[in-house]
Amino acid sequence: MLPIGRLARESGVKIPTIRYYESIGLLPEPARSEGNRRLYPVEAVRRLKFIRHARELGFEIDAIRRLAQMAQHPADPCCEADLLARERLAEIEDKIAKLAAQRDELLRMIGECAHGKVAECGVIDVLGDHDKCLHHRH
Amino acid sequence: MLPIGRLARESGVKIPTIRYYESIGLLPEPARSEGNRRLYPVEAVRRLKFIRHARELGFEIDAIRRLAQMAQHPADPCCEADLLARERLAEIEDKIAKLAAQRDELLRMIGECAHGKVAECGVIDVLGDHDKCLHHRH
DNA sequence: GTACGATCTCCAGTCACTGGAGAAGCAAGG
DNA sequence: CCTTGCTTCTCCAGTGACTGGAGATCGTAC
Repeated sequence: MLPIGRLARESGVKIPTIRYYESIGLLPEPARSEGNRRLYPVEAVRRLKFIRHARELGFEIDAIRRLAQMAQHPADPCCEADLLARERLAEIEDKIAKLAAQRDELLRMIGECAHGKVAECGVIDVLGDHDKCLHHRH
Repeated sequence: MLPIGRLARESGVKIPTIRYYESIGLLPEPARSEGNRRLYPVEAVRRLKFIRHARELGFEIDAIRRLAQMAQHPADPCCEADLLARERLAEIEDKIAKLAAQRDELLRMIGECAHGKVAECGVIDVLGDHDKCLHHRH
């Protein structure tokens, strides 16, 4: 049984975050020592690493809840895991596209700046007039 | 002088958001009618559009505060606007890179899924074992 | 006069943490 | 036995940028 500090070190998840996960029901409540300290079984490391990894891939807590649930039932069909991953993928593609549009616009703005006074600054100028944008839907 | 609803329509910024901007000092407090309604001068439309545009490009409120400040002083040098835009650009590049790494990883995970049981699912499998990742720093 | 829409203020909720305050447990050294 | 210092405890407030609801009031048209 590990105390919370060791679990944090081994899983790479901070102590307050572990407690937070417990409070929202993503981690089960662990056993307690006589002095009321949390004591985790060794599997908790694996579970927390799983959660951390999913967070690093940008999955929301609710999605992770379901993924973690599935991971505990290896005989079930995995179509939902597939679906969640595809949804996340679509979200990512969308974000990348939006960011790329922002990047292009910023590059153009910076390029149009005379680097002198505000009056001739492309950055301020374009911000003040959306019609000067290439991508009207960013 | 425009009431808040008209300002919202013409600027494309929602009413609660306008009031929020006022509360944080991004918009000056407008005049009031006898019945305590906000009454904006016509320039407020331009200012709000400027803010909206900057938000759409992902600038934080604090950066917008400075950009809007600069826009009102056309004779000042614009190096700070330049700098803010370059910082935002760097942020975007960084985010895109991270998202691209996540996308690649997800694609690989989905590709490795046998689409049957959880036990053979690439998605669940890779989540449970970070060592199976190509990019160890996502 | 009354119905309806626009607006008012205030407050709570979103998401996923993060950090501080103040108290208590615990192991080692003197 | 006592102190020192580390770890952990609970509770609560803050982050960013809004968003939305409750309940009251204003303004106008019929």
